[in-house]
Amino acid sequence: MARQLEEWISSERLEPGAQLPTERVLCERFGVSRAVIREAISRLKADGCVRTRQGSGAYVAALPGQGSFRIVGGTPDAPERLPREVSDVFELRYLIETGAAALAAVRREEQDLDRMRLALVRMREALASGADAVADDDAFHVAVAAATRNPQLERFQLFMARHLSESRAPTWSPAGHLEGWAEQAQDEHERIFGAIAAGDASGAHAAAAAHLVRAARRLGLDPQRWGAADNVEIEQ
Amino acid sequence: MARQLEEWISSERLEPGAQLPTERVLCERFGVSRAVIREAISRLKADGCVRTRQGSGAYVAALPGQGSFRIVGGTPDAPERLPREVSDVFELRYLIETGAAALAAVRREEQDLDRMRLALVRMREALASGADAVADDDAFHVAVAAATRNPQLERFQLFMARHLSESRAPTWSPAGHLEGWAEQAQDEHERIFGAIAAGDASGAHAAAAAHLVRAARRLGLDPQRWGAADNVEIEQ
DNA sequence: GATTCAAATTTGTCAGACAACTTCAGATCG
DNA sequence: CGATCTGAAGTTGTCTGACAAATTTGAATC
Repeated sequence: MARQLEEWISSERLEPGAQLPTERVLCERFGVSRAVIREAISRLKADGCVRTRQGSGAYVAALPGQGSFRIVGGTPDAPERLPREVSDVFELRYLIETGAAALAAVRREEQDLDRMRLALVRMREALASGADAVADDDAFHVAVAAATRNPQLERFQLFMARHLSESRAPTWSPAGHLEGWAEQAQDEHERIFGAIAAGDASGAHAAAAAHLVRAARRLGLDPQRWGAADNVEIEQ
Repeated sequence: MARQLEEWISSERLEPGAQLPTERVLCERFGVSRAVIREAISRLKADGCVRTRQGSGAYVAALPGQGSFRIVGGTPDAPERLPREVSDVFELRYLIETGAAALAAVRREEQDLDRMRLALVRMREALASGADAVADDDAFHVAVAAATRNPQLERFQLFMARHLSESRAPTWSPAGHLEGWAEQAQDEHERIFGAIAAGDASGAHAAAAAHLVRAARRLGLDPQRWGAADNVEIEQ
């Protein structure tokens, strides 16, 4: 099994920079062919903890598990998350997105505003027709992150969006439309956009905070103490 | 190139559950052997966005980038980062850590304070002996994140520590000791701890912000506009 | 129509070979 | 003696062909 080899390499406690045994040696040690060894090393390379140089060898680049960040929770078989876990992810999102909105207000360029406008228009249409606009909701928040002109922030938001799609679904569901959730979310989005377009950093921060707090409430979460970070007023 | 294939598969916008072309087909399409195709697929499997079933085929399990987040920068061949990229990462860190410090001030328990004290004591010893304390520096920041009682935040900080170790190295280098950087960093850490221990959320936020701004300056970065997120006063 | 079974298909693994590149010891030259 | 060049050995990257294991498919059968 390739899995076995990966675990062995991970457990070998090789320090970054250390050279792995040659493929030939690993073949003998595990009694498998070079193809299996190479595929296992491919996975380690994808994880970022091994780098290879042709003619030289394979070297440890980072400790396993530290090359990437994953949102954990549930299991591969039962991926549903506990409310507590959703709340924790939302809190992480709160820290990033409120700050990102403020930065976006300072740095946004015209093309960023265009992206936001496009997403807003589409959500408005979905609002009128009762359709699903989760993808556009994602796109709006990614556009805000992109407006910070910080690629790392945009990538992080893109990453988070996948995990948040499921949490956005209720808002845009038929029930969400009837409950007025979609309309409420749209109003919050408009406020965020307005502040960013106006270059109002603290306003954008507050608008993003309000949006996240209300979005959490729509999911039945209790975001009472998130505001500790910046004493945001949470009007009921 | 295997890289090319991965990008093609990623760009093909296959929906989760969709079946990939067979290995044989991909071989013809890219003019490479099965070994190359299989290694590329191995990496996609490691990324979690492809799953294979023997005798059946390969299927898209998730969208690329969904499974994990990693800090990008440089190239696999030249992993050194540009100042701009380091600055971007610092900005992301700024958003997370200042908020985390504030939350930690509200939620910290005695055991969290103990972890921070331990790291502080070790850094104090390193300060006296002129030794390296990058690991303890990491440990302190992870302890702060742990004090938020939010596992996702702690995991994120643990993940970031890997990328930040290199940026902390100058502070604890012999030159850093001579320049007074280590002493300065230690003072900043003490302030953060003091605010968290006192349960002062806004004070912890400000102390963390000041630490990050100064740390960035020690690296020769320009953190002038980070404070847009919360109007932090940056005294020169 | 439902079941059974065998053939075709596909992934997983093995073996050997060669190309591209790196490394290093030894030869060569100043 | 020291620096430089050379070539052989070692290592990863890729190719080819083959077989095993699992799944899928379709025809034959009941």
